[in-house]
Amino acid sequence: MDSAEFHAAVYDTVRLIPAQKVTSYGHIAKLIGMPNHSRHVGQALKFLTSGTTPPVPWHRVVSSSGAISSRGPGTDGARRQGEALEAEGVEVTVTGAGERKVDFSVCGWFPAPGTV
DNA sequence: GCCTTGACATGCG
DNA sequence: ACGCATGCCAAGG
Repeated sequence: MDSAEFHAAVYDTVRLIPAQKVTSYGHIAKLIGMPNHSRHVGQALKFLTSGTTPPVPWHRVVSSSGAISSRGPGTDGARRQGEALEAEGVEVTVTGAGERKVDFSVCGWFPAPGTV
């Protein structure tokens, strides 16, 4: 698979995420046929914020633990993501430190690879 | 062409 | 349950 194809696959998979559902980088990687490329999934996602048409629900993608990645303390990206998820009705668990996490047992979206 | 970086995952202590 | 260490692979310098 080419790098461009990889990006396209990530975009397409993220777009397939239904509303009020969240998935993890690892699962995205599995869905596109690359279980070990979890990191590059996010790497592609950061590109989505640059103005993608149609808009991709990248905020529905979190780490395997259900925690939202930092992406830089200076940026409010993580906070925005948490807010966006809450706005969609996703159960966001806010820890004492203000870190937002999602409950996979409630809003987890994990389709089997190949059925997508 | 080599080295560093990275929105991660998994295993072990 | 939490923190640290290792593995993975591609993109950018």
